Amino acid sequence: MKVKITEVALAAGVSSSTVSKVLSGRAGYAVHTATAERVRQVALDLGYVPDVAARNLRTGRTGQLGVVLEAVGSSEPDSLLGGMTAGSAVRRTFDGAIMAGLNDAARELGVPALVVYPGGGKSPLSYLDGRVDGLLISCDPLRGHGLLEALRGASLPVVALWTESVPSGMSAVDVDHLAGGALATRHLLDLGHHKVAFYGGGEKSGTEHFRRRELGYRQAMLASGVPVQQAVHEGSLLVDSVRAGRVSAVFAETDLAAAAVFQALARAGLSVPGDVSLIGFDDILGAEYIAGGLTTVYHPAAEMAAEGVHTLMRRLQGAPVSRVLLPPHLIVRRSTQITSGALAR
Amino acid sequence: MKVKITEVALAAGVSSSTVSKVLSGRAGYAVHTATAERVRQVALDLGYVPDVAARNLRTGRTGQLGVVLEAVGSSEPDSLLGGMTAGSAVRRTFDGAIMAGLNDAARELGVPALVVYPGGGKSPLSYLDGRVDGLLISCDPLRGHGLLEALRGASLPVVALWTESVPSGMSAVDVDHLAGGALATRHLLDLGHHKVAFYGGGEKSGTEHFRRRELGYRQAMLASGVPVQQAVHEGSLLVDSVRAGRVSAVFAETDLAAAAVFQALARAGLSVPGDVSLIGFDDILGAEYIAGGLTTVYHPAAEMAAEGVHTLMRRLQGAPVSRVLLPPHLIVRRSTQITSGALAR
DNA sequence: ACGGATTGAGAAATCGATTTCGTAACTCTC
DNA sequence: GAGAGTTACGAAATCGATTTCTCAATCCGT
Repeated sequence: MKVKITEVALAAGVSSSTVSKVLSGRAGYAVHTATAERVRQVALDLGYVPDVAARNLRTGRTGQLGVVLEAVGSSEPDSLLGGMTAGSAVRRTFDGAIMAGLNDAARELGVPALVVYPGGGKSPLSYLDGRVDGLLISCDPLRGHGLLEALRGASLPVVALWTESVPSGMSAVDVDHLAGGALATRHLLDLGHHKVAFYGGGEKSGTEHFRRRELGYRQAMLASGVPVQQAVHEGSLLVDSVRAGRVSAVFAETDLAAAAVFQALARAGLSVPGDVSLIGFDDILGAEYIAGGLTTVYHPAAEMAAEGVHTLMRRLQGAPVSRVLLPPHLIVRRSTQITSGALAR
Repeated sequence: MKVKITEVALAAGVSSSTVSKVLSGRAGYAVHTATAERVRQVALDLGYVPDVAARNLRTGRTGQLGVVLEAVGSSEPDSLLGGMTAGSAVRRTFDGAIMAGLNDAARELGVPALVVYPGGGKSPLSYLDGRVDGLLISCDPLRGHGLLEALRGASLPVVALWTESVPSGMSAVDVDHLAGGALATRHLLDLGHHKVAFYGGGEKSGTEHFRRRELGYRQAMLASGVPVQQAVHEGSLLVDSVRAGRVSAVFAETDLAAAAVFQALARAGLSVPGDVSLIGFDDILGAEYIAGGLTTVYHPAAEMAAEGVHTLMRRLQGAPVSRVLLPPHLIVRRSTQITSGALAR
């Protein structure tokens, strides 16, 4: 049934060493071109596929990647409609993207991925140890930091997603939230808005990501010489500001926050984008239905996962530890428009 | 760094064969109790963990499961709000559950899972071949049948989810949609409803599952001696029937279908459950927000995945091919109530 | 107490590829 | 054309556990 290397060798009239040298494709071996060609042909004819286990044993490499995924489709029942706790709803959306990006990249490279969720007593490492060449961690920066710490001493190359600041020795891939924040803000400024507010920074906003989004807002405002406003996280306050003419555009921390803003505005009889331009962040599933089509910053989660795989593969081939920030981009829908002041001008 | 079996043997004053015999735990070897105890202790002290690759090579078993997942978080953008094409929105919800159930079971058993999405030119088998002991397939019965066919000749044990009718030689795990349909219908009958309609069976409903749900409805109706009604798939028709007093309760094929029914009824000024009792199927995320709290049949997707893993493991230990149907159960919320006729009685 | 059965444990073969090392044969160079 | 340097290839060691085979020691019934 299964063809082994010795059978190929026999059929090609060479030794198994030679077959291995030819098929491994590694440079540095001296093999006659004609011989190599013959071996390749015979291997093809016989349908030879190297035995994974034997190769693993000898080389110490498995050709498999480990993926630790946190907070995916867990049993927490908070829905998109009800309790809009940003975290899990957004992440639930993203986790599908993560899996998709991961898989595309892995398939393209021909590297199967062992996917594991953390939890339970034992470390994910104990399941994965010896079975994978490297680890990709996708977990919430808030909750998952313990996991990263636990992996600090790992002898395996590790790439962490969703975070810019990882323990030393690990690579990291994240979306450039700072650039995204600036992007969103500049979009509003470019539309002629000078009175741009940042909505977010609530009590729970301990997240690195959101803080960097806000920082991007500040930097963009400063760069344009426009006065930075204090962040708001209260619908009524925002409504007051709009009514008082202090705010004509809002950059909301997340699309869900934008949905909340829209609700507050709508209840107060204010229209988007007529009275206020509104931009979000993430481009979650359903964003086109928020505020009649929410302009937002696309969060490249799938691309992040794919980049994570590539970073890990590069690392396995000897590249040094690295940090990658992926650029988000603008998705313009109907919740932002040129300021009426600019039109009048 | 890594301890090998020979070092354990040396430390325990026995040969590596003995260590292997003790640690493998397999019966049939004659080892003195005292010796065994000593070996175990030494192995523990030294932190010995058998090398996976070496074991694989010798035994031909990998201790890994392959999982083929279809249609998870793909790039199709249809949302819960907009185009309510039952299939993907529901499945997207379920895929999280599948992954969760899968992982829980796999971790519990200590068997890592290689997760692969189909697609791309090559068969999933080519990535998984030689890397896994068995295959779990979770794919849409509509689209995925080609996949199952392709796996027909596989030398690996295969377990298919989401389907009752698989190619011979494969095990299958599915939810008992027939029982679920009967359960939903009986719930309505028990509440005193005699005029129960089935909503569904639209043009696209070529799905085995939905047909079995309807069959469950018919059987339950017949068993109660109540006249079976023609399935409706048109909101206006249903509204007419309700107004004409021909329908007092509706069993909708899916929760999303129930949402559509609710909308149609609401537009027509009919209330749920005041005028009509409504029950769905699936208990999708957000079901508690449909129709003010949708009574529905819980679809045990996570349990199905877990059962799939167990079935596969049993198969690997020599159990024969099997078919398992998981019982769904009722989740009573506020969209069904005792019929007003019964109250008057 | 003797031959046959049973128990306990080690020596060695085995899984199938990779890689080192050795050695012909061949190519240059002066 | 002799010595140095390459090139091409095979023999054999190796990775680390499992499993078979072998052998000695012990047990048992008569």
